[in-house]
Amino acid sequence: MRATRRGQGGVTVQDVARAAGVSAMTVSRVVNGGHNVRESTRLAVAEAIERLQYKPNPAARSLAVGEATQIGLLYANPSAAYLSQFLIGALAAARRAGCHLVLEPCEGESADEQAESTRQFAGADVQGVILPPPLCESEPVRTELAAAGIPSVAVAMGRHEAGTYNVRIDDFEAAAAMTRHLIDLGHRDIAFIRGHPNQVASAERYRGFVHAVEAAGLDPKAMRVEPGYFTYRSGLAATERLLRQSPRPTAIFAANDDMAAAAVGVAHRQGLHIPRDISIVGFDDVALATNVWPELTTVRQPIAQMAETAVAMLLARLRKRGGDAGEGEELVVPHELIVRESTAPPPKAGGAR
Amino acid sequence: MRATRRGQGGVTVQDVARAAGVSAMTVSRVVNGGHNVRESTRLAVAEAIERLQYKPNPAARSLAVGEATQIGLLYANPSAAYLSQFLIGALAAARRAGCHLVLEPCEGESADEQAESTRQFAGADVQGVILPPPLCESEPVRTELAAAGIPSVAVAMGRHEAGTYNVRIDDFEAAAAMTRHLIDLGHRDIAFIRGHPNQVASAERYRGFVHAVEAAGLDPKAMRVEPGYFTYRSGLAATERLLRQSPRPTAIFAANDDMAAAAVGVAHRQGLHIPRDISIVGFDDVALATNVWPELTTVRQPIAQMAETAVAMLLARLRKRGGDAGEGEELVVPHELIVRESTAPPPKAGGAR
DNA sequence: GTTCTGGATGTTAGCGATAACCTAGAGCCC
DNA sequence: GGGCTCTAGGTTATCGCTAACATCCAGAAC
Repeated sequence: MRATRRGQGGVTVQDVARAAGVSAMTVSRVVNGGHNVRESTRLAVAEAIERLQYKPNPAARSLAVGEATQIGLLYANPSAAYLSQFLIGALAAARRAGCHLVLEPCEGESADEQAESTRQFAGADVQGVILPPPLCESEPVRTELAAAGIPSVAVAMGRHEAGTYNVRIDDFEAAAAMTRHLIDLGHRDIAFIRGHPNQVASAERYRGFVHAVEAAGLDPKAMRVEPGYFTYRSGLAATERLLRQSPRPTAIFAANDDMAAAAVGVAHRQGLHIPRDISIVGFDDVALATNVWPELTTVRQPIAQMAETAVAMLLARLRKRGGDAGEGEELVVPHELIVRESTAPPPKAGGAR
Repeated sequence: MRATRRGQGGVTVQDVARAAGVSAMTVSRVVNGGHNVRESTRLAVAEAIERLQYKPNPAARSLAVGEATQIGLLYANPSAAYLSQFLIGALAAARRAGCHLVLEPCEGESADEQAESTRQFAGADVQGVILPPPLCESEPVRTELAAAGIPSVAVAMGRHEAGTYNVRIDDFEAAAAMTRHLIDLGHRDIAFIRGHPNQVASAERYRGFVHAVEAAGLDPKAMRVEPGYFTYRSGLAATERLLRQSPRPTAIFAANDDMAAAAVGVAHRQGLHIPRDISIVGFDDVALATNVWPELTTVRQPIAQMAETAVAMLLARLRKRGGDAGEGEELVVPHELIVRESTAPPPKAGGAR
């Protein structure tokens, strides 16, 4: 641990090599998957690493391999809760790989603005991009990325498309499970508030809802469906329309938590008790879901884990080839139904007349 | 742009040096502040950099300088909106400096859990830590950090303490400004919902409120004050207590947006129109503030910028010395009063009787 | 026995940037 | 004019790690 110009006397491969009686190269091999290393040697090295508390220096590694060092993340106002979870996961994966995350906000809705934000990446030198929703389905973004030859991996793009890389949950199945939960509680009149019409996930969630309704022997046409845009405001409007009607539905299934939170607000304002008078459920399990009273029954997406997986997938893809599209790849991660306090059996028949 | 083993044919200092007819060292000097470089040379190099679109390789830089490569961020559930903003800023600064951000959640409230989370950092090799609220005021965290000899910079720690490093806004002045806004609108009966009693910022905001009230010639004792904990739930309870009373206040100043949002919910439920019947204001300007109807008048903290500044301050501190405490440093960044739709003049006298 | 094969290791040479040191002049003093 | 200081700039030697190639040796193949 000689005093070089650098302050911290970190443990290096050399130190480990000496301690284990092998060469630095062998240590390096053990650290990275380690092919062509005899078992006994591997153990000796592993022991030395453990004893010396060796941690590879990521800067040196990425310098040596000359690999991707910056990967982009183009975000456009998913809810803050979603973004922070997403960042936590993405960061963990990026750090492990020794590469930096370059964030780029993409405020505008217009194609021009989206293309412009995307172009930023071509200038900064990011070697790949991950796209959380809703940008993963934006045509301008994808076109621009393709034009610049920057590979990307989408997260939560509703449905698989050939040649694309995607990490998602099974929106269809999750929505169906939620619907079954309501039906099992006894609800027969369930209203559905849809998500943004441009996002495939919206359609998938609706499909799942319809499927579960039919599977229970009910008529999907009898269920009221309101349009929505995944925003609090749109949830407000949709719920107002729903609760104006009589008889009112005994349950509302909003395609995301923001709209569900809005539904809770409107119901409260109309003097309804949740879940006694009406059940309300959401989708996503963002923090908002527990910041509302009562806490929402919802579907949890493992957002951080999905982001982590997406980064890993992107890096693997970059490692493999120079950037040609490859064949695409899709990974479906498990979701979870979270039952909280916003659901209960419907009021006794006739209660809402 | 020879084909080395690395795929990307990046521009290096050497390329720039050749193009400008100088040595690599000179280019490096120009890039980093550049002392001892003649003006004409500097310009030539700058021109070459621009022309070749040179971007220094952060990995190589941090390897060469042997500086901090990992800085920690210990977070404990500030609102998701706060965290995501914070991360955006911190990430930008970290990337510029070529160092990685290591996130560590600190869930527990107990001293043990907090100390344990902090200890994680000693193991991973982070060279410094930044502490967003509320952890910046946690005694166990600070003790543990000191024991491990890891320098830290706090963000939004309410008040300066000798020997500590801190980036914050002027909570006192901001709260006073908000209070003046309400008084200027004509409010004379303003209720205040306090923040978490353990955080200095809560006290500062309250002090600011009292100060402005007195400055306007009103009696602070006449203003109702409710305890709160910065949570949505505590805001709910506080507002219910306030609105049960008669006459009810014409305005409610909640010490953060989460509680203000709760206040809006309760007021709505009681059939009050905001801002016609009652004005409600918050503090922080997190996304929640615009996810509620009407959008909240609040105080904006430049969260991302504060995080960025904190990281820069930490790095400067690490660069300077090995880690001894130094003398502490404090930076107060400007806040901004954001007037939206949740404030208006009070109802005509007697309206609330 | 000789050649070949292939797995396990060591050696060398960078990756891109900068710290530390060195050099050549310019300006200045006595 | 010799010695000195100061400045602008170049040289060299790493930082820690890993590709690429070289080496060595056991066993297989002939």
